[in-house]
This record gives sequence, structure tokens and C-alpha cells, in this order.
Amino acid sequence: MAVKYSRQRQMIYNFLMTRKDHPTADVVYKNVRQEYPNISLGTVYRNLTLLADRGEILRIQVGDGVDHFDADTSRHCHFFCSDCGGVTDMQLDCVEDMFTRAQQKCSGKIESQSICFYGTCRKCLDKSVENQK
Amino acid sequence: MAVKYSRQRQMIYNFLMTRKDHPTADVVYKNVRQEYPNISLGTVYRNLTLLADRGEILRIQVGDGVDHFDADTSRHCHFFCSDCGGVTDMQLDCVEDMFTRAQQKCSGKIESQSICFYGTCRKCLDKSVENQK
DNA sequence: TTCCTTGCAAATCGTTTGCATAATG
DNA sequence: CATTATGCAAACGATTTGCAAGGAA
Repeated sequence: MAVKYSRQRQMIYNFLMTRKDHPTADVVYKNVRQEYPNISLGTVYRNLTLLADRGEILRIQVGDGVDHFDADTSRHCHFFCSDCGGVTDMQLDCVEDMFTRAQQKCSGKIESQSICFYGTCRKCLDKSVENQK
Repeated sequence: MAVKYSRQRQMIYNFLMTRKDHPTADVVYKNVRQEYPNISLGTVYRNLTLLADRGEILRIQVGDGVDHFDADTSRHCHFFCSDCGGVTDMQLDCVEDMFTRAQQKCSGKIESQSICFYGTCRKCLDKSVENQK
């Protein structure tokens, strides 16, 4: 099915481009609504799904029960802080290498990968030390 | 809070140990129920969560909307076939190395990681060739 | 005009939870 | 006896979907 232009989709995509914190559908909704009050949550979900299906954005699951979205579709890793729930990017040069090795070892065809690290971010580590005083 | 023994939990864990295909909560439920008809879905969920929280099993999210569980808690990767929905293990020796590099690069503290490859498995590739004849 | 998109609201569905009862230590 | 676990069913919450109306090509 052909895709037709829609202002809503454009705004959703534009918004995602400005963010590096991998917002959820709800965050996208709340923000886009500031500029376009009539937009509905359903439309946001529909467009995020459409964009992700076409590979224009990334759908990220870090295990907090909510999908996150990323306009940066280059191969990279994520870090999820189990304390504050923040999702950050992580560049590891061995990622490409791992992809190659995986394809060599796999009898099927690999299209993409998702790598996520879990732990506690610097800020939250510091904060917990702070609270122990 | 202390953990007390329960036959249900034991059976859930035992079942998971026999499977290498990373079953979902529902699959665990249906199977354990064969031997223990009174068990409830809630109990299955509660115990899978408890076991995962204690690190005795792994909760895996491959993006199909359902959580999968794995009794093998060693560091390894997964492959998800978008065709048949199957989840398989993948051993890559560079995984340990990647973990080390990630920890070096990360200012926070990394506890674990999750790596999943997406694509089409051998069987499904063959099947689609078959269908084209 | 044709087909894609939207807003709205209702429906889905995997997972969680409250509660009274049963089992464990 | 104190505490944790269970079964059941209801509640939750993120995401999806049906439908009538609006917008793009």
C-alpha cells in the first residue's frame, strides 16, 4: 500500500529527530500535541509503527514494558538504567564485527540486531552514594 | 522477603530446564498444567517473575509482544525468526569481549546485557523457496 | 474520485494484583 | 504461629483496531 503524506506523521518524525533519549509513544504524543492539539494517541501509535516497519525509525524494547523509539537507525547499542529508567546510546566499534560473526555462524539470514546493556547510570550511582551520607 | 518452597515453582523451573526454545508464560502454563491441572496462570506469572528477579532464569523480549523465558542464564545471544516466531540460542565468543568493552566505555555500572538478532531462519528460508516453485 | 489517514472510542491481550485460603518453615 | 504462596477473578495498561469523516494524489 502506498504511503501518503500527513502532517501528523511528519511532526512525529521531526520530533523524534530532535530527541536522543528514545521517547515512548506517550511522550511523543504529549509533545507533538503541544503544537498540534488535535492529534490522537492512536495516530501516534499508527505512525510510529509505520515508520518502524519501513525502517525509518527504530523500535526499542528495554524491558520496562513500554516501547521506545529512536530516529537514529544506525547500528548502535543502548544502555538502560534500571534506576531512573533512562535509555542512552552507546557506541561500540565491535558491533559491526559481531554482526558479521553472527551472520557467519547463523544458517539463516540476519537482517538486524538489538543490543542492550542493563545497569545503573553514573547519575544514579552518585545519587545513591549521596543518599547514604 | 524469604522464599519458601512451592511445588508449583519447582515444576515451572523443571519444565523450563527441559526446553531450549524459550517458551512464553502461556506455554509454560499449558505444559505444567498437564501434570498439575490446578495451577493458575497467575501463579505461573508470579513464579516466572520471581525466578527472573532472582537471576535463576532469563526473561527475554524479542519484540513479538510476549515475554519468553530461558533457564540458561549464561551470557549468550538469541536469534528471532520473524517468519515463524521461533527463538533460538546463538553462541558468539565475542560476547564476553563486548561486555568488557561496554563496561570500559560506560560511566555507570553494567549488570547484564541482552543481544538479539532478527531475520529468517534456515527452515523458513527453505520453505519460502519451496513455495515459489 | 480513489485510497490513505485521522480522531475517537472501544476492544485486545499479556501481565499484574487483591483477597481469602492453603502450604511452608 | 508467622509468613509466603496459591487460585480465582478482576484490574491494568500499553497498543491495536473499527468506523465514519477528512485529506492527499
